[in-house]
Amino acid sequence: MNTRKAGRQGRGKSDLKSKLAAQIANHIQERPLSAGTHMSAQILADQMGTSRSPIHAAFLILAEMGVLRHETNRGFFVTEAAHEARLSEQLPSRDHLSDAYFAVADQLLDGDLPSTMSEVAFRDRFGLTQVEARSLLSQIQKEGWIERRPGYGWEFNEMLRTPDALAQTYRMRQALEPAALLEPGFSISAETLDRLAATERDFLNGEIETASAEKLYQRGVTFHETLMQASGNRYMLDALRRVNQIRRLIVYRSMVDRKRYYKQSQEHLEIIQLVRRGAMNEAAVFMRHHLSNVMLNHEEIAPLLHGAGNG
Amino acid sequence: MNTRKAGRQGRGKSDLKSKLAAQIANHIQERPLSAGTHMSAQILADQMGTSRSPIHAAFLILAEMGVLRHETNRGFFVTEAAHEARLSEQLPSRDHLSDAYFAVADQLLDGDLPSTMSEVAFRDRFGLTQVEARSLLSQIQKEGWIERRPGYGWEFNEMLRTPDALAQTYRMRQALEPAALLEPGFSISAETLDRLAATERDFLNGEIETASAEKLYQRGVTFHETLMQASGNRYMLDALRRVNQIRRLIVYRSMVDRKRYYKQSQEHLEIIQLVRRGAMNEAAVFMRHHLSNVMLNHEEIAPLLHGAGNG
DNA sequence: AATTGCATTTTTAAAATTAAAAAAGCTAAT
DNA sequence: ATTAGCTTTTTTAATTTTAAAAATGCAATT
Repeated sequence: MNTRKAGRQGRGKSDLKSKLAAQIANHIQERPLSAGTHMSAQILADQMGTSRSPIHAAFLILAEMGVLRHETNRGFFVTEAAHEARLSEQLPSRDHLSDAYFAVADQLLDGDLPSTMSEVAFRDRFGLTQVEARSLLSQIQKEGWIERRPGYGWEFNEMLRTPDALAQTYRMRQALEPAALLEPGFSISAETLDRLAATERDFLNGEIETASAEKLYQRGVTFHETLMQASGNRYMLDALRRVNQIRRLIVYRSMVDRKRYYKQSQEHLEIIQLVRRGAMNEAAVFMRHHLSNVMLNHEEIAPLLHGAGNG
Repeated sequence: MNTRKAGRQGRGKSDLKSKLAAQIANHIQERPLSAGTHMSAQILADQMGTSRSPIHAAFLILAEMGVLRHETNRGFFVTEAAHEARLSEQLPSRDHLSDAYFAVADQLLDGDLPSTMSEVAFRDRFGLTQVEARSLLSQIQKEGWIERRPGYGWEFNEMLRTPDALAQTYRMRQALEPAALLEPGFSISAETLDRLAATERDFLNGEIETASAEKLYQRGVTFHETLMQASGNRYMLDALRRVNQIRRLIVYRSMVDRKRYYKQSQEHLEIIQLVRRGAMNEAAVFMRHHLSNVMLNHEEIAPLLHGAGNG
């Protein structure tokens, strides 16, 4: 008797095949691969670090969408339509669980959630099964903004509740990111620097006005995390990633003025120049300055400051 | 037919009552509460943030151990024996799961583990049930030193595999901890500073030679995390806690020379003095210096350096 | 009036079961 | 010789069931 959950199609699982389908579609458009190109399941599987099964399933999805064409006993081939279609729109973007995830963050930031809740309260409020609730709570716990109470129930900590949460994240980054540039193991390839610079130039040449909010945010994160990764210090990278993950929840709610991104991109380019020259001390100083600028350009933060900066 | 798992006593669960029993016993000895003192279940429950049920269960454990005496319809009372007994030894210290947790870290640091493993491989190697393996892997993932692979299986990242992991943690702390002292919201009570200072003096007056390795490590962590907490910056605190959690796995393996702790304690006292005077800039500079000293006193780290420090 | 002791209800965790997804293997076609 | 297509096996996730632990409620006792 499956009357209860008939709406939820199939089982959820991690849904690797959809992710792979998106990646492959992206791969075809980025290269780009010309129509008629043969797609080898084995090669893709090796590249992605999986087996042929999920790749094959992804091929079927893409064939359904018209991106690939299937020929019996010969495999899958790129179609002419592959480059026209707005693929990203057809592929599932956000699932049930991540909707709930953002809903939790939103309600918490709006002050609509009690500071402690039981698991059943969660399930009821966000329409989740027991397993889904546990998985969501566990993710949030991993990110650090909820904690288990002794006995039953969960409690949101100050991380997202404090009014100057965003300023705190910037001050933490001001401590970490310049230090990362001075790490003894710091090393970055010219190609990586070129790639970063190219992205910034694309933004300056118009994308700032046209790109999605998601993409604008992601570009900043990528720039800073790439430099952090180059430091070779895994702990610093981990800390930055965590803080960016949470910062996203706060920033999304108020991303409006696109003008400030011009200055950001220019400063990013300047940092890239300094790093390329190997002027790491100057790069570190400038990075600190840059983060300070970015912070002060948040209209949420500026009013909180009373003249006394610490840089 | 429960023939299979007869060995595992009862269900595991989080075992709140044992933790509470340990806390209550500790509470009695720390205060100390004199023999005959009545223990109110309700008051303790409120203090601990739980209900009377687990407190009552903890009382029963302590009565069994002779720490408390039960009188019908009157409740539980502290016994004379409460202060003699070496309670901590009688209470369960490490459970099945945390044994496995340390075993994983140990084998990984020894290079005895493959970099990728399936969940069943875990279960087999460490003698875990499916649920236990998932919970353990999830904890390790939370700490950041293992990651899920696409498809099946898990992969250890560089965090614990890199030879200079320990040095990386110190350099991260050198960036964060001085900055924490300069946070605008930094605030710490005189009592807290007194408590920290008292602990350091106890150590200088003999405990360095007598205390357990666990306690020695814990003292350092408490000192640094207390100051970090005083900064009011939740993100910095979170990052420090994470790094300390992992540092523990590395440090435990090589804690031998107790002499270096004398210098550490003296430096801790000096930092406390500076903070008490409100000389935060000096405190920050000295903190950086202190961390550098501590790092260089690790015999694992010194040989890795080739003269070029960055501070 | 407050607190214990006990019964009841609620909440969560574990175990067992079931099913889906991914990996691996094998045969036939190119 | 390599790759596709299919089958089998392995691995993991979801579901269901069961039971333990914690919270709550209330009468009895101090």
